[in-house]
Amino acid sequence: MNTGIAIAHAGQGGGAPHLLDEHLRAVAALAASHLNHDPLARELARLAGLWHDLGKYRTGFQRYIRMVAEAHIEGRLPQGSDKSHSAAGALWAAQTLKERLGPQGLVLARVLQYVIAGHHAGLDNWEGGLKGRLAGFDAARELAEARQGGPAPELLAPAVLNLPDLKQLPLGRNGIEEIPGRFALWLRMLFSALVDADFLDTEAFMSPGAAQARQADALPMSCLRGVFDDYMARKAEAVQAAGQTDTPVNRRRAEVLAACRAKATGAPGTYTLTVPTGGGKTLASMAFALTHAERHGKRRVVMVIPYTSIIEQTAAVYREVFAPLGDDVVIEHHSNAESDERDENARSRLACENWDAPVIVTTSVQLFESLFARRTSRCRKLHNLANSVLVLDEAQLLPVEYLQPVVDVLRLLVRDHGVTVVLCTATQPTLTSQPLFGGKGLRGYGPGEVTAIIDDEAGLYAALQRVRVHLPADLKTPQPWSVTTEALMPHEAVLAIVSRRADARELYEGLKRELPTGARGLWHLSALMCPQHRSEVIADIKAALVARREALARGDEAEPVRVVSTQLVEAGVDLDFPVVFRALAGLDSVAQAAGRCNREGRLAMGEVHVFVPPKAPPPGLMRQAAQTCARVWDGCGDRDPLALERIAAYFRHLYADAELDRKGICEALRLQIDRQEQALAVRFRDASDAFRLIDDKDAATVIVRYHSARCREDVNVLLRMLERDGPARWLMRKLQRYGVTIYQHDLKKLVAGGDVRELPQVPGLYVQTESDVFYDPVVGAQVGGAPGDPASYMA
DNA sequence: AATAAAAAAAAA
Repeated sequence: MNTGIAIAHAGQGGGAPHLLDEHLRAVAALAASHLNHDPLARELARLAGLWHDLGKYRTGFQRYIRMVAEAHIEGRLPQGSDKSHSAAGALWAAQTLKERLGPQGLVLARVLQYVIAGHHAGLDNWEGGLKGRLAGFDAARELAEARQGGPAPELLAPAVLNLPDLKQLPLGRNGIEEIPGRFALWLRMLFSALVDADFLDTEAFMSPGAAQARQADALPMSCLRGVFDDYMARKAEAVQAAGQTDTPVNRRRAEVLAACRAKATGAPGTYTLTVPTGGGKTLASMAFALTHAERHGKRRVVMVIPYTSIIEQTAAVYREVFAPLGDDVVIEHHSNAESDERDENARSRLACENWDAPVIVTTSVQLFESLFARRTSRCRKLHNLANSVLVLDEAQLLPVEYLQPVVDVLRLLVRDHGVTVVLCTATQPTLTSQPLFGGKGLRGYGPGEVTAIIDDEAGLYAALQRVRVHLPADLKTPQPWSVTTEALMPHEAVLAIVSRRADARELYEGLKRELPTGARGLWHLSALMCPQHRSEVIADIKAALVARREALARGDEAEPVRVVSTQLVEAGVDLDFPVVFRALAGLDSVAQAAGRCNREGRLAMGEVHVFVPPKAPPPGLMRQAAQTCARVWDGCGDRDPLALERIAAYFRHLYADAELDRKGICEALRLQIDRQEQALAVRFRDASDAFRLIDDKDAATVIVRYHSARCREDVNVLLRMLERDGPARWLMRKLQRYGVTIYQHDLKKLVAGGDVRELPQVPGLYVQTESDVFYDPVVGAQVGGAPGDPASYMA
């Protein structure tokens, strides 16, 4: 029995409490408004909002919430309090809808049950999860208690049950080819609408400052497009003033831009933008997105980019473009984003929570892990994806082992949620349906489902061709390092990219031996060097390339620039060498490597040499990619190994051979209709747990003691702060600059050898001990045998 | 018996 009116949240500092009736009404209205484009989902969201916190009317919960408010006085949480409150609403939904709509009502209630029961703990499996949990409650008692708490009658029984026909429920085929995760995505959107509304209404009560900061005048897309066009016009004028309009590259860039604007008026759907490196993709894709959004009433543009290093460059470009409209137009959402540490209510920080901004720039990990997530915090942004333009940059990096669920979800966003998808890359993956015997192969895009933005891709590639690729006569027989070293030596400006960190080390040492003692102009790059170290070396290399070019232009003697690297330079690092060597790898990797060659088009043709290193790439996808590439090149003769049709063939073969849903995500998300229980069974928890784009179960991070004149901060000082004050977020982010990822088996040896120890303050995080043998100032962390140890050269 | 690089990390 309650004394007084039920509350949703206690008042702050003696202020008035948040009334539960009001919270439910507000969440219902807000959740419904999030799904205006989907009438059935909108009305279910309204009901979910009204009922999600019914359990809070129970006496036990009201006692709990009031005692928590006083807990800081008592210094402990009260005994016998009951804070679980998400079941009552789910039980109420089933009872009420069944009473009012019959069996159809129960089916609709099943949808609400996932959403309401999960609004705190996250979406769960039906079998072995939600089903059992709901059955474990005494429904009659639970609901009686909630009614006693005095909810306003219209909350329990809304006068208008404006529910469209059950046929609207996306259960199965519904006239289009079946995609198993269709219902799951639709339901997740509903979940997103509810939890975001719940978060927002609670925030409005708890921290009005934050709610205030969220309010921003919605900028119409026409306004963004206008500012963008002005920027592009100024840029074109500058090119003209410099008298460079008629260079082949600038002419082609202008054509790409024009094609993007022209095709943007086409119907919403899936588009590909296939443009070689240097074709002006970053701005052209934005031109497409804005023009399309304005034309078709899309609400926002979401740019998805695989690596944070590329994001920072891209976001900086967009920031400059939209600067006349203020700082809040472009929101960068990723782990490295510089959010203002002091301002809890910074709009940029708040917008990251639910992607409520006109232009979002984010990582593919953020996007895809959110699309398969079960947690409230991760899902709340999803409803804001509906009716947006989603641009996926570097589309060739879509994760092969999750390709099937990823392609499914992209197609569903387009079909059911008003999204237009643009796949951008220089090496377009073949995502059309390739069903093979035995059910293998990709269930992908059908004929006519995808529109190419560039009409004459082959012509564009021919016009922008800047390299000649040389294949070895024999792609099957590995060559010893001495052969590669010998081929590299005559080149004074050369980049060699290998597939293994140990290879980078070995080739570097080999070149060093060939060169005179103390010779300058040789660098090593791999992820065994910490990010700070890598940044400094890359900066040095860029400076050396500039110095060399200037010296040659003057006719002076120039320092050589030789770099041995792993594939870390292939994405987002804009080095430019006249000659590039690449160890046999996936065709897309080789194409990326070729993108580092004659990048600025200073030479008539750059030279790219593919070689077969002594050791095959590690087993798994990398090896499969290299083998597939060799197969596609077999009999290639003197035709271009990177021609468009070869890229298409490569992806066709790769996807035909690879496991495209290694974790069984599609099956977990497939709707199983249990007619007896009238249940809609989906395994949300399993899918979410299995969807991990970055697998780090065998990896550990070691903070190394890297020092240089250019380090802004001293690792030792940071580590002392960590040991004294524990892992603050800002501190961990700074330390990330000095982290190296190594494998567990190496870690064990290093710990045993006393080179590395675990930090008691952060279990699972390791630091280099004061001994400095572990980290070499040139090649970084020493793992897998000492340098020059003959054992590391053996099979 | 070996393994590139990549990202993220708090809820109402």
